[in-house]
Parts: sequence; structure tokens; C-alpha cells
Amino acid sequence: MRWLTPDELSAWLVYVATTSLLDGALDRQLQRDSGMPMAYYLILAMLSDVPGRTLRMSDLAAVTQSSQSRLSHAVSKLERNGWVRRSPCPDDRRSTLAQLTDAGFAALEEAAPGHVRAVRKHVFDRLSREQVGQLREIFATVLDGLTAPDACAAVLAPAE
Amino acid sequence: MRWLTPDELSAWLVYVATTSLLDGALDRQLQRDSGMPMAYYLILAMLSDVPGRTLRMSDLAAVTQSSQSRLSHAVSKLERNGWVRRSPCPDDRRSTLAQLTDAGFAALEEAAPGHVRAVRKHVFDRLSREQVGQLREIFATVLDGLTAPDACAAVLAPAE
DNA sequence: CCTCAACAGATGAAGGTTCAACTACCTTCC
DNA sequence: GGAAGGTAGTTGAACCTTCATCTGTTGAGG
Repeated sequence: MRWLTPDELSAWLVYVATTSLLDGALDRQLQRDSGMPMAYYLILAMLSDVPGRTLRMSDLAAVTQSSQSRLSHAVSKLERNGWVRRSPCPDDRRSTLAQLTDAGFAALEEAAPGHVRAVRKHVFDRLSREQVGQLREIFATVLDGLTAPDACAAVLAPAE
Repeated sequence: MRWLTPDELSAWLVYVATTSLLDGALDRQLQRDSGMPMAYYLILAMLSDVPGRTLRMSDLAAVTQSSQSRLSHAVSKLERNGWVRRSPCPDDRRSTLAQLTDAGFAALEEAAPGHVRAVRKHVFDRLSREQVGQLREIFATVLDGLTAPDACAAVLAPAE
């Protein structure tokens, strides 16, 4: 059994503490100033960035890294807010299209400056250009492993 | 208004996607193999690493980066599992001590190898020694800003 | 002393996420 | 064309987290 080296452990603990606090801070800022958690902000942001501001539920789940169930609940809530509209997909009657409404776009435009300011203040204003590159490189590598087809299966297997 | 540069934005999106997937993967592994989410694993781990395996609730909240409320709920659940025991603090009658039980220690020892294996597989087996150092450096910098006394107030202030 | 503010913790309701079904539709292939 | 299996999405229950509120306890100043 290979445990973590002291260097790895220390890096890991710092990572865990930081992501936990950073997530909390960003969520609190958005919830407070715009009445939505960050996950919902990301849904609106991804929709806003696509032609027609419309995406199939599955594709929206993929770009926001959320499960279908989670997205379905989230879109239900956003729909109640009037920020997203669902409509049946003409090509495939299994699919549903989610479209950002004008009110949703307005809410996003309202929320964006505060959110970006918080991200900048907590993260990018504190890092050098080099570190930003390192950050992207490191996480792109980890992301690669997580999205590889059998990444989950391999770790979840009992007899690995 | 300063938005993110393309480099920053790309780094940020990769970061968000990765942490979301990594968190999910680690949580699923622990839940599946040991019946606890990662937050609860961390509570047990922090308790196990301290003389007497005992900590005041406030201190435990601090080392696990969780709110008092969250910790209180979590410890209630862990207590129902028989993994933690609460007892009044003799020095200060406001405080409560949380102590890891033998059953709790056993559960932690059972869960640790799988969890460490998952962390290693997803993160440290994919990074160079240099990158581990960069990771720690970057997050230590961000953490520093988050734990500074007025970090939250400054961002939450409407007229910042 | 005694009041008042601060601190430690618990609690219940509201909201978000996960998991396990379940429905409906499409595709493959015999 | 009909059965079988996969895909898209929803739903409800269980669980976790957050927020506001509440009870006690301690400490500082009058």
C-alpha cells in the first residue's frame, strides 16, 4: 500500500481546504447578491454562450459537469424563476431543449460582474501569469484522467 | 470592469470542471465502499490525528473548514453510527468535546486505503514532483487570501 | 454584582444533490 | 415488424448543507 508522501499530503490538505473555502465564498457571494448558487450561475452562463441560447438537456448536463437528475431539478427551479424555458426537441422526441429566457439573460448579466470580481479577487489577482499557466496545466491533466472512459470503473473496482 | 483574460478564463473553466468531477468521484468512492461522504471522512481523519482523538467542536470545525452548524449535524450523524462520542468540556461549559471512538477509528482505517488509492490515481500519479510543488504553492496563496480576516467582507460589500 | 456583548453549540426549516426507480422513445437485429 | 437493449428525461425519497434562530455560558465595564 502506497500512502502519500509528506509533500503530497501537504499539497492535498491545502487543496482540500482551499477548494472548500473558495467554493463556499463564491456560493455565498452569488446567493447573497443574485439569489442563485454557483451551479445555477454556470447553467445560465453555458446557455448564454451558445447559438440560440438553447441546448439539449443532455448536452447542458455535459458542459456543466452535472448529472441528469441534478440538472433536471435545477432547470425545474430555474424555470419557476422564469429564467429558463423547456420545449420538446423536434428531432428526437426523447430530448428536451432548455432555452435561456430574456429574464434569465438579464439575471446573468446582473450577476456576472460580482461573480467575476470575486473570482479575480480570490484567485487571479493573487497569482502570477506563470502560476495561471501551471494551474491550467495541472488541472487539465487531472481532468483528462477523470473523463477517460473507464476512470471511475477502475477506481471503484473492489479488487483493483 | 475587468473581466478575465482568455488565459484566466480557460484556466478557471478547467479548474471548475475538474474540482467538480474530482469531488464527485471521491465522494462516490467513499460512499460506495465505506458508507460516508468525504466531509465525514475528513472529520474522522482530523480527530484521529490529535492526542486523545478528541477536539472541541469549534476546533474541529476550524480544521475541517466547516461551519458550526454543519459540523453539529455531521457529528450527530456520526454519533448515531457510533463513530464519535460527545462529552461536555470540563474547562468551559459552553464547549463540547468530540471524541473518535474505537469503532470510528476502525471505520477510518477501513476507509483510508481506498480513499488514498483514489486520490493517488486521480491526482498524484498524474503529476510530476514539480507540479505537486506548484499546486501547493498556488493553493497556499489562495488560501491565504481566504483566511485573511476581512476577505469575505471585502468581496461581499456592495460598493467594493 | 449586574448588565450587555460575545461565544459555543444545537435545532428546524428550506434548499440542493444523489440514488434508485420509472416512463417514453429510438435503434438494432432477427 | 417486433422484441431487446440502450438513450433522454423526470420523479420522489433520503441525505447533506445552509440559514436564521434559540439556549446557555463566559467575560468586560459600569
